[in-house]
Amino acid sequence: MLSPYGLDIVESCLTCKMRVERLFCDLPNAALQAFENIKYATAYPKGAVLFVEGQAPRGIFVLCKGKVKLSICASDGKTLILKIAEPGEVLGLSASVSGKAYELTAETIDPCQVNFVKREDFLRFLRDHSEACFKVAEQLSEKYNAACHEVRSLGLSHSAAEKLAKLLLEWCSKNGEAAKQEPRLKIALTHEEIAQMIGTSRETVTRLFADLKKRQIVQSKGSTLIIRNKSALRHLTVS
Amino acid sequence: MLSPYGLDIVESCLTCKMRVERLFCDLPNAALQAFENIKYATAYPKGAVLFVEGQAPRGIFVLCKGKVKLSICASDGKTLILKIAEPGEVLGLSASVSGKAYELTAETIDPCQVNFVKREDFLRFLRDHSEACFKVAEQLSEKYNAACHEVRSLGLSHSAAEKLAKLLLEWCSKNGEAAKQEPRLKIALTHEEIAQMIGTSRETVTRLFADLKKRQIVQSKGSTLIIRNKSALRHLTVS
DNA sequence: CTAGAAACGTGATGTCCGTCACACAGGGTT
DNA sequence: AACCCTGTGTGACGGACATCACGTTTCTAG
Repeated sequence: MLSPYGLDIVESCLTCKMRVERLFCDLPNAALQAFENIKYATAYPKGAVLFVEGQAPRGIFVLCKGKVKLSICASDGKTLILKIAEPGEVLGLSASVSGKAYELTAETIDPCQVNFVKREDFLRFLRDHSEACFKVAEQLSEKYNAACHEVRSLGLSHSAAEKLAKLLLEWCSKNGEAAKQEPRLKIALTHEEIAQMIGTSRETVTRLFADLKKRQIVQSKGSTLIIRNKSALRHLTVS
Repeated sequence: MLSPYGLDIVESCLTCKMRVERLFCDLPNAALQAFENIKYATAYPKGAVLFVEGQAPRGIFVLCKGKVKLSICASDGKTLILKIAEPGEVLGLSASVSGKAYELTAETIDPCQVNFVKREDFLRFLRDHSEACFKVAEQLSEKYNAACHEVRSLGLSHSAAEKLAKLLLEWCSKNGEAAKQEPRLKIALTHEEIAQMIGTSRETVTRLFADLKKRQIVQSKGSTLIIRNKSALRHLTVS
């Protein structure tokens, strides 16, 4: 079997083992078979662009493996990263449903396996399989929820420090590290990218980290960050 | 027929004349009849709170008449208005679908007519009527789109002036005034509320309006605002 | 192993805007 | 009339942060 970009391709959704843990993929057999017939299993290298904001929707991209950066971009080049999509997420969904342009840009940050489905095929699929249609609604709710969180973080924070603290705590809970005394985080992003996630400048992020380290709130070991004082961090998010 | 709060109540969805122009309401007859059986037609005065962020989802609220302010609120009381919902919009939809808490607060700013449907009834309704399920997906896509716009405005703007200009231009296009040479806007919100829409302070909004007037870009006549120099306004949104 | 690039660290400087403070204007109520 | 109460206009001040500039470290590729 081919393995482009060092990926272990899952050939068929019918035999995919991670299916049950994924919001969209856990469909009844009939629907899954129909999906199997209209999907194109594809692979992308790191740095590939799945779609660009403003493009007319070509279809949906079910992310099977790897991570994808979702961002919006201003005319002057300033970029804001909305989220890093994980396997199981369906990308380009809302644009494909509504028919409006993609509202953001999707770019792989790992080698990725993706199931692509053309918009017309997908819409027909939804009409024929109401369970899938409900899954779509669930996915969209999830996305809307995430967007609301982003709005809250951007709009209601008083300082960049607050936003950074929120981001770090969020990362902790995503990795199941939240409960631990001293959570550890693998920082896969550059200061520049973190800045783009919280809507500030790279220099500010650098300075904020320096400050957190000086105050013994965090400590970095190579590319992992150790949260030494969780409550202090949480305190930053409320003030 | 009763007319609480001075409203002209539309008793039944089956005979509602505005149905066709509304994204969610334009359903096949069977679905509409089923919806009719589970909905509660209700009316609210101005200032009523339909639901509060953080509450467990009780159900959905189909807005038939009036306007509803959708906002999120920080622990310190700072508020951000996400949008003003218009008739035809379904409120509390994503929370009811996903089962997570309402992500924002909905408060009427006019006397409103609302069709309420309990969550369990609504979910059963969606299972039985796949057309409705697709409408829900469309509504959610719409909401997601709006949220992305909000994120863009909050996260990628360089100044409060830019955000205000964007807001004014958006209002123009909503009222079909965008094409006119000198669009007119009925300003129904206070400076305070406008500030909450663009995430700034009331004083800043006052100063920005004063500046726009001094520069002859806008002009106010009572509660209507006349855009005298649309291109200058548009210029503020790009710089 | 070395060159070049990419990422990070840090100072100096300016500015936008939040905050406080108070004055004023209009609309309702008693 | 006198009174509130809400909304608006405006000055003074300071802090957070963007920007520019440049040095240093780490990574990557030839």
